[in-house]
Amino acid sequence: MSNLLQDQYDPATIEPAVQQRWEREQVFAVQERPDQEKFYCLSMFPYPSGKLHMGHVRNYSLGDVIARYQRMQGKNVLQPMGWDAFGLPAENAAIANHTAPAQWTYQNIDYMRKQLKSLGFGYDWSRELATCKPDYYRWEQWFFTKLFDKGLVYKKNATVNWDPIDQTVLANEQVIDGRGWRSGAKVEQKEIPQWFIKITAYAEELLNDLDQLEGWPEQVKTMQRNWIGRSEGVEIDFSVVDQQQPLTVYTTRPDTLYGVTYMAVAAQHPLAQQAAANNPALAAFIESIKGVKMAEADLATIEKRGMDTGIRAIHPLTGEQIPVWVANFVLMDYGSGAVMAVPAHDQRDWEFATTYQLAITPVIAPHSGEGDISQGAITEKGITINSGAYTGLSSDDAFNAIAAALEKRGIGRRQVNYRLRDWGVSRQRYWGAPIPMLNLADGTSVPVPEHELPVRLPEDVVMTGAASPIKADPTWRKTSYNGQPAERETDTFDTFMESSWYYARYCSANFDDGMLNPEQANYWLPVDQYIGGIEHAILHLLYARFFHKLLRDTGLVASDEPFKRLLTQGMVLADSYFREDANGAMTWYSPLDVDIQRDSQGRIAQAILRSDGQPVQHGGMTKMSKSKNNGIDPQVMIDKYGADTVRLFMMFAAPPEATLEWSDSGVEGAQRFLRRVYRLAYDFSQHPQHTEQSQHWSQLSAEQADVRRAVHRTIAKVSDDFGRRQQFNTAIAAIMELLNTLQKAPLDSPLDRAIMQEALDAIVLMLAPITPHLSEVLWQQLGHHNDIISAPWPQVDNAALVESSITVVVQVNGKLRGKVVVAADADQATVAAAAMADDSITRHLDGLTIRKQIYVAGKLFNIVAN
RNA sequence: GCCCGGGUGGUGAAAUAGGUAGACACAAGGGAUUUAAAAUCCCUCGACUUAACGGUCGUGCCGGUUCGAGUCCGGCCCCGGGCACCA
Repeated sequence: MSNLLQDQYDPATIEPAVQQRWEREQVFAVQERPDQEKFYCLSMFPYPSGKLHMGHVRNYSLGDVIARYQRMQGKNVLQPMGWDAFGLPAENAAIANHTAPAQWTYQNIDYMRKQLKSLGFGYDWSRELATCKPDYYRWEQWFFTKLFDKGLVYKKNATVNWDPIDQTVLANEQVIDGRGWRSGAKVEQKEIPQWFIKITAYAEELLNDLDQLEGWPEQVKTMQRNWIGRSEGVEIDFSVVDQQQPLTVYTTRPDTLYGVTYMAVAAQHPLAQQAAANNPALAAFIESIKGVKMAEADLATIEKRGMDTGIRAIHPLTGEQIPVWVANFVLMDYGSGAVMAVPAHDQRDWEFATTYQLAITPVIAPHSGEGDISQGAITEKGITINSGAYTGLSSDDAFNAIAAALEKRGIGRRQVNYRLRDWGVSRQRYWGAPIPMLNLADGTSVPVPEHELPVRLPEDVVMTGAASPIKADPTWRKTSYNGQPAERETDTFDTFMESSWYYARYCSANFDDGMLNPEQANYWLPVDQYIGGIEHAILHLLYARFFHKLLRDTGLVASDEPFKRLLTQGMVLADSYFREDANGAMTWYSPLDVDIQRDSQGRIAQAILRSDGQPVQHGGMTKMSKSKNNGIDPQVMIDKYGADTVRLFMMFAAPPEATLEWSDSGVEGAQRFLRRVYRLAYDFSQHPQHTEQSQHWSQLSAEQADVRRAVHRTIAKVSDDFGRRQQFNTAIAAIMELLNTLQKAPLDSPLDRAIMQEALDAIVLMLAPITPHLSEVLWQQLGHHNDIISAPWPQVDNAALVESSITVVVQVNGKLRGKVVVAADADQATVAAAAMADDSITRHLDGLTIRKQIYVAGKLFNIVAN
């Protein structure tokens, strides 16, 4: 490898040569080794959208750094890669390009695999998987039929966005301002039968097991807790005038029961439908609120509208009649499709009541005594008022008393409820795994028998834009079951299904006899480190945790949780530039095509489009996106600077969790640093001379000891940053600082050279996870004959850290007034004496009386005086 | 709207457990080297003030706790992520 080295750092010759050797020797292919500690490092697999974007490069650089660091810790490291290959964009591309989604997907995978290899990521490619391949999704189909057998799968009607022109179901992102993105048609809500998996049966465990996840960010656990949303309340039956069936609602505030002044039901609720049957105005109103998109955000922000159904419910305690309204903010899919309204103590109910002049009856006097019922609801707890026999109780006592009374009469039940809803897995799309169910003539459904799996998705299709090809094909669905004609389910799975178990499949990716090989799965699982975007904090991570528990209860894995430690990385942003024409239309220009001039303050003074020499406007730093044309193609950067520089910049520019701003000059700076490392190591190695052995470390001069202390302090700092803190930007800063020190260090004596050799070895080793290609060749150049990928991480020599004197900061009344240098083991009296001998300290104490002295050992001395 | 984050120089950031605010970089300005350029090296670089030493202010805004607050507490403003069919 050393023969690759020239006078100048040249990544274009180094990187392909090193990568070819890794590939030839299969250095990242791993097997189970029961005698060695394992480490499973996983980055979220990409959707094969065409080419890598910077978010991928960041994600996979982080993963690769952690994997390589752990390998240097002596662990058996598995780092696999694959493709989340089903999804909507393939269908859109297929319609646009008149190709089949499969072909488009496979082409993208081939290109992106090449890109990942050129970035030098150490993946075990023998485990590569693509979720659109039958040998992957067949096991998902198999697993689904097992869940069906266990009673964890059921079918029910659920609402979808329906485009009446394209005659197709739309994803939420395809509905823009209530209209279909392609047709522009007003989107309708439509109820269709769909398959659900009972994630709610695991709600309690999913909530409780969050406490086990010590390696997860608190923020993500909090989001999941809130999402699951455990609450304790009471389910109450309200009888309805002239009806047999009671109207059942759930409330967390039975203490406010006396404040119920109306009920609200969903448009699809049987009571609403019944009332509308002979009330044309109500029927028209119900029709008018059906167009609402089903996203929660829309639901929360729409104008609250409603209409009296004329139906009356009976208050279970007062016996009074209460109007039943139909309201657009109540959804049939959630709970019972009905709510009791307490406008005095719930803000949404208050707003609705105010709009429609419904009664507002306060029944709680808040503890704080604050709140004006004419201005808004009082949601705080307190003491009950206007509550009949329950008046004068605290909210908690009233909760218990009222719940007990309702239970005694058989019209109420205490209940633990979850906000979490069952997982609807049906999608009316083509490019997904077919749901392995058969619909029989009698209207029932049965799973496809095991020996008929997989149900294959035909790949050779033409996309027209309307219906899914397997729905459009009259023959695909035709089959038989026990000699009777049957029809296949033409819906496909939610793509979250595939991404919920891929981490486990990697452990035995080529296993043909089952979903997982439990022996292999249990060696590698759980994943020790998972890395991916914060945008997956709830859905993907919750579904994967759920699936892991399902796998466990099927006997396939032994652990409770799939991911021990989680790192959520931030987005990648870049500058954006645009021009606005007379009509207000915006044209966005790539930052690569724009030249920047800065003023003396360093701010962007002018931005010029290179092609025409005319100015463009700066649109600020925004998320890299197609719409703003500010995506920086990683390939261009790799070709220009090399993978090591791109990886280094990615790790240096920001801490992992924060957003990262792309900066061309920052990349240049990263490359400049690598050139300096190269220069120092290369020059040093070009002049081999006698180098003193390490047994002479005790004979260093003060200056030599300072250099060596800097080396070992850096090793300590970088080790902590890599292992515990996962804060790579500060690790790199520490290495840069050390390099600055080394560039000034003398090389006159053999001992100087020994210090330098040790220092350069350490720098090259510490950089190895980040810049593996450069580190590999420099390692050889520095005289080592083993591979750096498996070399041990450098160790701190505690003896080198010992220091004879320290600097203590001296404050007067909390303000920095001086510094004193004292012996490392000095006590407070010594520090105080040194401080009092300092002119600038005594000057600030002049005329004051010392009241207090605070000493933070070895760091700070504060004199309080007035 | 609800849940979760974030806001520090011209810029990206650092300050890990309440203890020196701005490490390390980028940009900018000045200088060295060079026929010239690139590359490289050296110096300056929060604001105000001072001849200088120094002083005062300064971590989105307002208030609090503390000997001491970027860090803790209360209230607000702005930006980002998620909200169940984008992945």
